[in-house]
Amino acid sequence: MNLKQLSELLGLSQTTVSRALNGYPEVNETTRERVLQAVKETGYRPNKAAQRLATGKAGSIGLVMPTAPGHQSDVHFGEFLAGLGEEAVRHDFHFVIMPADPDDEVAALRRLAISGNVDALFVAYMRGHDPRLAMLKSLSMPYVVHGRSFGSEPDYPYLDIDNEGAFYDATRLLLQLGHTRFALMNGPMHLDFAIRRKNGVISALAERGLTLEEGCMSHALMTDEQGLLAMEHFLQLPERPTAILCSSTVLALGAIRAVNQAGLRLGEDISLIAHDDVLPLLKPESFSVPLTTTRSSLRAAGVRIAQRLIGTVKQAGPFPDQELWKTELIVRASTGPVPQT
Amino acid sequence: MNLKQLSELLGLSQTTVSRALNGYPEVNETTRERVLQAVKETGYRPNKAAQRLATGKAGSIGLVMPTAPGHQSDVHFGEFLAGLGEEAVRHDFHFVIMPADPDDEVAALRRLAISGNVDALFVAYMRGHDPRLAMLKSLSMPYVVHGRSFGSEPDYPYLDIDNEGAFYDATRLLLQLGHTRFALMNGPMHLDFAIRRKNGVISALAERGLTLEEGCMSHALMTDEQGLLAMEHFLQLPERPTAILCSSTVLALGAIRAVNQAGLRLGEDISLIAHDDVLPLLKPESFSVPLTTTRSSLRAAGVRIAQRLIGTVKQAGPFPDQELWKTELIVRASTGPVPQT
DNA sequence: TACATAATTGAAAGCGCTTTGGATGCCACT
DNA sequence: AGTGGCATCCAAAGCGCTTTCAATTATGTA
Repeated sequence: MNLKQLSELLGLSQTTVSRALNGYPEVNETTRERVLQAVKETGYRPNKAAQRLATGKAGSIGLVMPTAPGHQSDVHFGEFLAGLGEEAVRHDFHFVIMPADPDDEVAALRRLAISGNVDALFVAYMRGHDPRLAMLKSLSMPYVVHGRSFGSEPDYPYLDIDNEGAFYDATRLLLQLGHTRFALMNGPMHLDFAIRRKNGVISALAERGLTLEEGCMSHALMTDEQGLLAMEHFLQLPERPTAILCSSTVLALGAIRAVNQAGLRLGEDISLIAHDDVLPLLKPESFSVPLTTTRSSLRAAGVRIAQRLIGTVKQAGPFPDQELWKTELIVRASTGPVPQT
Repeated sequence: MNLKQLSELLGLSQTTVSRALNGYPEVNETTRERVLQAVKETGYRPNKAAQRLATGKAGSIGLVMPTAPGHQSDVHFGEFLAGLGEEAVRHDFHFVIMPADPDDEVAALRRLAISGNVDALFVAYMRGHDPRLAMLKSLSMPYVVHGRSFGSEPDYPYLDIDNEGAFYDATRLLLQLGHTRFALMNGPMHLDFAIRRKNGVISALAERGLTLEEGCMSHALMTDEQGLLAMEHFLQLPERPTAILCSSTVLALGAIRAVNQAGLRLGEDISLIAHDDVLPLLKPESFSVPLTTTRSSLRAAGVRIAQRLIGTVKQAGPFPDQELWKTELIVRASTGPVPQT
């Protein structure tokens, strides 16, 4: 069933039916109701591809999903997507997801943009000096970046959390508790948030004249396995750190297993603060020793970005171009005063 | 840059350029190369919406993502998506994801199908007597179901794992170890896999004249929190079960925390077998007590379903309509002989 | 040389929708 | 009666592509 058939069935022109459906004023109310009634009976739905071709809009936001054989799927991605979806469903928007090899993200993003399949773009997994920014700017299509790109002029629309502030505050807390030997379990080095978190730690330490040794820093995929490995490494250092900063509760999961296996007590022998993306899977308060965390909901960020993106496409009011969310520092049991030795 | 402009630039007709791009034989090789060269220089990409309108195909597979405020995102969904993506990227396919309230899945699926935006559908989260099946059959669009629908005639294309067999085998193993008091931590009751797994357990127990009490069964979202709660409940039962079957390693995570908190030893005081979807986040071998599991890779299932879907759209050879994958039973340390009391 | 055949190319229709630029009829008002 | 304004409606163009059908040129054959 298409517009033509529907209009013939009603004895009207396609024009009128189209107008009736899209809420234009110049159509008689009785006619409009007849049309609506017929739609209900026939189950007619406009063809989105045709609509898009005619209008240039189709109610969709595009994103690139990094994937490859051997490429680990990322819980954070799924959680963020849930947030985007939660908002999108309210506006009858959908997503076009282009899977792409992580090495091919720039090209994939361009393909997606000029495919004419999407109205707006969402970009994540930002890196330092991210090459996608220049491309996006040249595109004349709305987009919002999740995160920022360290080293690039911040003149693009983004939503980010204050990663540096979060880890600065967390480090300060541990310093106040008397800790002096720190370690940082971070995400992959090239990612923007990892850079900023590291800076946060370093600058808090610097205020006390402390530094973060190279051996006390790990950059790795944020899986529990990597958490285990990194922590095992830290624990066998001659000057074993007593304070651990951790970029994800997923890493913390493995880290804590290593702590337990070493017969150490979390919150006493060793203190740990993790960043909590509020993954439903891993609640810091339900760890066996509840985790002290810096918290910011990834899902909430997804909702907000979807709002901005959809709002821009629908031309509904202006939106702030740049948002920086503060994180909360929530103290639980995994942090305690430095152990006396 | 569109076809018209490109063809004018080349001094050719749109027809010829289109043919050159789509690999038709009736175009001079020199011309083809000129066209390809121009494409490279101009960065021209065909508009997908127009292509879809003209051909009816656009290289996309559609799926519905259940989401709502308060609806927990599901790690399993993300992992599966990674599998789909891994295959899709090889064929330059993309996804159209329609977010929908979980109560609105049938309607959302229909909207997606007749939107003209997708070539094929993927359907998951199957329930017993799933109402989507009838709709799909009436649709004349290729689709593959992940899982099955208990109680419906299995005459639709699906890929499923042998849930019943997996839990039957797991239960048998525990029976052989001498266990007689069982409990099952399952996924939501209405979901097909939960029904079948329960049946597997029950039929293995029945062979020994045993039954599964109502109180020894939990149906809940597969989060670690629910795992904790369910296990706490089991542990305070007057006749405490010694053998636990668990529908997911995520549930197991919480369950094991409860076991530890109760001061019990996994694999000695209490045996546990979990189903392992091979989530990169949770490796059963790296639990503090490595987990005995029934294993089947969710991601591999995603890859395979994408193969079938894309293959069907591209009319590349026939594919089996129904596939039932066996699971592996992998014995690790979380199972042991029934404790002597 | 003449003609059939193959190799290339192009004009134009069509996919299903939106939207511009009229039509048409009706009423009020001078 | 004549004019303008308003409320409705429609024909047709256009979005960017594919594909049918036809035209043109090159090649081979008798």
